[in-house]
Amino acid sequence: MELSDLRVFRAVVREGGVTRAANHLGRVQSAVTSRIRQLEDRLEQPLFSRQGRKMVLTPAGRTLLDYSERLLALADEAEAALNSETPRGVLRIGSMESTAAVRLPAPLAEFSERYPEVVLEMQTGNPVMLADALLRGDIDAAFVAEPIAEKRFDHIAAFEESPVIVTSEAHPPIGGDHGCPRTVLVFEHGCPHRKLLEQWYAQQKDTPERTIEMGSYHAMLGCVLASMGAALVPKSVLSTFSEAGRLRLTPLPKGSDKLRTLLIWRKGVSSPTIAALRNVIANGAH
Amino acid sequence: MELSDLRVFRAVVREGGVTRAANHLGRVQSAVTSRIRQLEDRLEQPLFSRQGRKMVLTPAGRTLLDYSERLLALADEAEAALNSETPRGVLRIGSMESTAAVRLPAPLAEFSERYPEVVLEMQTGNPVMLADALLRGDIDAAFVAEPIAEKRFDHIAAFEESPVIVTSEAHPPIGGDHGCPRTVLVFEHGCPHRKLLEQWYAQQKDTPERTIEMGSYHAMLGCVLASMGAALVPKSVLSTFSEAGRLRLTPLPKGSDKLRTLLIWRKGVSSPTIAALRNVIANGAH
DNA sequence: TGAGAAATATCGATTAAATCGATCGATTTT
DNA sequence: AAAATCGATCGATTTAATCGATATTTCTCA
Repeated sequence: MELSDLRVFRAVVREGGVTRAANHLGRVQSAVTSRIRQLEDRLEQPLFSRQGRKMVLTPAGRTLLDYSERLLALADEAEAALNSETPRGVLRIGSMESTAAVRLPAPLAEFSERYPEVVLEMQTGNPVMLADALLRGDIDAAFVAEPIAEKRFDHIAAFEESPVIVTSEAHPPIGGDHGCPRTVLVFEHGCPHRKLLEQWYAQQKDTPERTIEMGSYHAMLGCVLASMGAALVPKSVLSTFSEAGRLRLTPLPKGSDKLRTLLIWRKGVSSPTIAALRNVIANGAH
Repeated sequence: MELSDLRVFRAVVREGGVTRAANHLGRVQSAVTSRIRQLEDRLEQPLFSRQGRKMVLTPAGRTLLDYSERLLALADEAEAALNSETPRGVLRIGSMESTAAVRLPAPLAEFSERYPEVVLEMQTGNPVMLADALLRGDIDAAFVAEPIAEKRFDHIAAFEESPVIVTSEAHPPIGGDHGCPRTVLVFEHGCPHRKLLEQWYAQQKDTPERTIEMGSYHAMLGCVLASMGAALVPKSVLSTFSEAGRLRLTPLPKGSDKLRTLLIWRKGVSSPTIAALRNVIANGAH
């Protein structure tokens, strides 16, 4: 049973005969007759009862007509959805934890207000995980920090972060004689901030003695407050941390003190929905 | 876009590749590849993004997948509904007014309790109208009085009525010297009771002076009570008429005092639903 | 790093399916 | 009674799908 069979069948019912249906479909009468007969053979059910030269639907035919209308309507809707320039469906976004927490709430709220037809889904992870997820097709777009090695993505700039080293007030200022904190708190493996922090230690010709991985920026900051060690976080994260005033901030040296976050998606693979997200991000406040 | 296209497309997604899908479908790999390519051409949308030797769905492909699942499920449901022996769908019944009012409530209640999947529709009319409606396919089955001239119907006996002539108590008994009432009240044209009444007048070598057509048995009985004239109704109709005690009943002569009501449907055109109605009627109290 | 395996794309040949064109028989209309 | 209309049938033709073989790319493992 194919959609074209149902279109022919529906035409015969609507036009009230094989000949009229054939005209309407731009076919010859015998073609329509044979398709109806074949459809009846395949379904093992007569769809019409031939009364003289009239074709009257059987109960089975009426049942099939109902389904035909629904199937053809659904098929039309599918084609319309594919050709539509209107964002719709599910948009699966990946994001680094810090971006998701601080930068995304505003633009995503705007997005879902402007495109109520779109269902948003969000998952967090580090850039490596997110890039893999994109290539596997598990997500449609992702917010990741530069540098993004792959040539398999298209991108636009989304946000600019200023990473700072955060220590407790109790700890003496960094860079004097006191050296660096012996313990560093880092986000889970693969986080770009972590690499930046390791680079910085290397520049100081120092190495952290101990590394603690944490799954939450706010927990990290809490630990820094408790003098457990140093962390490197985007300045913007501090804006949502109520105890930020009790932290000592050390900027990174010029040149490595800016970290761009990109919105990336698979190269050449866009959609009205992804384009809409790009727009909202590009026009939003950075 | 055909259902077979969607089946191939879905198989490629589910099996995770063209080759596996081809095995699964019992086709050769190149056949699957070319159908996917052709589907993409027709939709003017890439459905997969070729990442090396992996096929990853594009957003458009994911949209189409959603619709494919729904379309294929609906198509399966349609085939199941056609092959099913379970009554379902709409059952459109035609009936004479008197039968609908008196005889049908009980069996239809039983029917709709036993087959909750079936939506009942009812229209009333005289046997000629109902037979036409059946042949046009506007209804599926009808309750009509004998005789049913057409050879184009199958039938079973449904009910047996005892038509009686009804007059007002105020009117003297029929058959004496007083003659027959001058006015007759009849149901709308085509009603079999009407013919019976006219035959009876002919037997009495009499003719009614005036004929009034009415669209309701209960209104007719009300008019008889008011001494407007005589009517012929099935005895069973009187059972639902609260003033029946104040009416005078005159039985018809033996031989024409019984009138069978048949359940008819188009010859050879049955369905599980019609069969179920036949069962309920055949097993019900007559 | 290089060879082999595995997957998709391509293309001409073959097979299957749909459609056409003409005709018949039956029914309805004039 | 004649003409027109409609659906069924059947062989011929056209169109579409599939096959089979091969090329190309990518991934894997030594």
